Amino acid sequence: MPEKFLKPYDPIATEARIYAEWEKSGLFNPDECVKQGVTGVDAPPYSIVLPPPNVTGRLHMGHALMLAVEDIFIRYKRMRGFRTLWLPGTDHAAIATQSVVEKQIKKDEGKNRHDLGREELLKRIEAYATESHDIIVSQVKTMGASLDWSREAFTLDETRTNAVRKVFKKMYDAGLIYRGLRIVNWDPKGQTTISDDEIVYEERTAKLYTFRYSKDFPISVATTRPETKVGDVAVAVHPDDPRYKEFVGKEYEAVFCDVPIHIKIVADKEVDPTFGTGAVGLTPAHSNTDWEMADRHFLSHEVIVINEYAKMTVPGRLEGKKTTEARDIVVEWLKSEGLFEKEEDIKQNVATAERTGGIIEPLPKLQWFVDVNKPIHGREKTLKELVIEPVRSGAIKIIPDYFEKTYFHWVENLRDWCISRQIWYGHRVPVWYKGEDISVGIEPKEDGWTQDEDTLDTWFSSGLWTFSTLGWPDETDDFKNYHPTDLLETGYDILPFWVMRMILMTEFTLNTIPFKTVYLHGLVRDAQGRKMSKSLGNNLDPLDIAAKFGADAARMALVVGNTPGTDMRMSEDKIKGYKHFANKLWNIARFVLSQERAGEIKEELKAEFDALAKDVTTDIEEYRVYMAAEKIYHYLWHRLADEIIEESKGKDGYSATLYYILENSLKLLHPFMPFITEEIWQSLPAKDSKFLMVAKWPAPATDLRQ
RNA sequence: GCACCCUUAGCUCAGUUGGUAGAGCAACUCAUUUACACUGAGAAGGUCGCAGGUUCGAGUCCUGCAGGGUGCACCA
Repeated sequence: MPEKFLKPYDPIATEARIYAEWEKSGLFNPDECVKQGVTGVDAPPYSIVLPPPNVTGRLHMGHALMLAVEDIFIRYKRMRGFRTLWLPGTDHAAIATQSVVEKQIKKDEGKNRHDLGREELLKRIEAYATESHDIIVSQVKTMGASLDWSREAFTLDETRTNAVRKVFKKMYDAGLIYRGLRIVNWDPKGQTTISDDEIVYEERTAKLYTFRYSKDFPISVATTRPETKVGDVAVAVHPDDPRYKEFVGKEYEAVFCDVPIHIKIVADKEVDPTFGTGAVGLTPAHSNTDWEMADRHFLSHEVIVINEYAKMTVPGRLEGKKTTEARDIVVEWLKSEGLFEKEEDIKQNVATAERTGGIIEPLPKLQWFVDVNKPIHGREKTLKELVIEPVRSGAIKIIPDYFEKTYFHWVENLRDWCISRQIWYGHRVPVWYKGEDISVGIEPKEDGWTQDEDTLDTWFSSGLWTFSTLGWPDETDDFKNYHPTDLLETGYDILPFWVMRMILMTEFTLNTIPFKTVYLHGLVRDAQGRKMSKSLGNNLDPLDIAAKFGADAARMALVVGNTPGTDMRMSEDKIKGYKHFANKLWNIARFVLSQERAGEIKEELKAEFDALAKDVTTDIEEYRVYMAAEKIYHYLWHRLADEIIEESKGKDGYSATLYYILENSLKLLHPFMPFITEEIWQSLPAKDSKFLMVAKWPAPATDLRQ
């Protein structure tokens, strides 16, 4: 028995060494596994592409959970003999990364992005991204993730840029990408457009003001934003509202707070006759619903009264004023003119930007969009339909299955996707202009062309992730072998943003699915059930945890009892429990290895263990890793250690059985606790493989699906 | 407003197709140079949110209600 077993298990000394040995062996790379003969030449492929962490800082426990679950499936499949690829990468996370760096520069140097210029800012961001990337990679390795680093990708590197340009062109040529003037969510603080899903609604109390435009105007209107009324072109009422029927179609002139306005009365069934006065002032340029109503009634969109800095652009007393100041001025004016009727408090959801906290100002802007409702030539289906179909047909299975309902609900509400952003970090829109000419996807060789100033929404490139990482658009072996991928494992919170967009992009580009199964994990919360956040200071850093208890313990704590789709609570106590378990296993090994392997294997105990192995295998195959982990844990501690080993003490004839159970338990537990199992494996006197990592799985395949 | 999830032991949660309720932690009693105190043995603790229904049988399926949470939409 090696001397190391005389001391308690030391995960810190062991884990880094073991990971280095694995990396040196090359066995994370499936090609190398084939070369070394541990995987058959014609073995079936199994692939997962790592959801790329943002290069905005460090990993949190949610990432650790993701790594643990994916590594379990990967290690399991590798031991089962699949040609197993787990491909790593990181995400440039455009807005998130730029805003972190911009904030830092503002704080350190008091400069904004325009002071630095595009080139200098990008240099700074890239330096930050590189630093952040290196930290992330070392964290990922600490968790024991058996990723093939030789294939590492970045959403903003050359191969991925080629993929982005190719897909953009394909979509443009198909008429699905268009440039248009639309109301966008403008973030005056971040000075960029943001997408609907980057908005956070905050409930606030606001004042609802009721007034008339002028003394001879026949209808009172109510609004929470009186300052926008200088941009009104119409008043909409419900077609059946008897109070206003006689006015529909009439037009009025007024001078509202120094600004001449022209108002037409229109009837639209969108108007709720019970809210306010039942009459809405329409400001097409500064409200999404007003814009749509204006469309229906052929009204002008062109009256713009607020600019990108949320300041008024009209002449007179409001000129250059912030919207909030302008509001007070308008109310004062209404009162002095005798037009003001009343004000009341109402609850209102204010749209704010997730990243900057700025209040969203809806503005009409020339932006690039992806049309989700236009039938695709040759396929006669819209993108929306393409996104629904594979999930409805079962080609893509979502775990837990009830999230399919959420998915459909979300897709049904899908609107055209605004893909341009007014920031500098990211994929620049691959469109070049020269006078009236435009070149899409390919940069013209001649002089005189200028590229679009905007960059693409970060999800545009991450939507291609399953195939851009495999080398597409080149027809690589990897792409042929590993796509569609087998599993996508990610948090349920990005099901609509990312998962849906990967399905969209892949269905459109390749006419196939990006993955067969989606496994959604929940949020990792603190012991009180609160979200982990910097401001609360309740973050658990996976690196600290690994240093204190070992990555194996952290992985078990994250996996056991954690059903997919459900949030979990995590505490140091829980992780400590699995550190104890690691030590228990260590001592089991010490006990078994201290005796000579001799005699026969007891059939009854072997049968019992084999039944467990089969059970655990079925649980993994059916994505119940939370149960598989608990079953092995329970067997090893409370059956093997507490009963079988106790029973064997002072008796002969158990050692062969104990060796059998130990050897195969290490295999069963390896995907969950890779380090300690590998470390003990290295000390076994006889073994069927140098590395446990590529040893043969101890139970037959029980793939019950289909 | 629409949708989804949750409600099981003091706490955190399991419970795969319906077959007399489980784990971890905490608390309680006992053991103590043991492979392991990062330990072991034992006992205690639940009318499975409420009310109906289907069934020979319901924590599990159906309906309604209540409480908690989440997502989406609207919000003039």
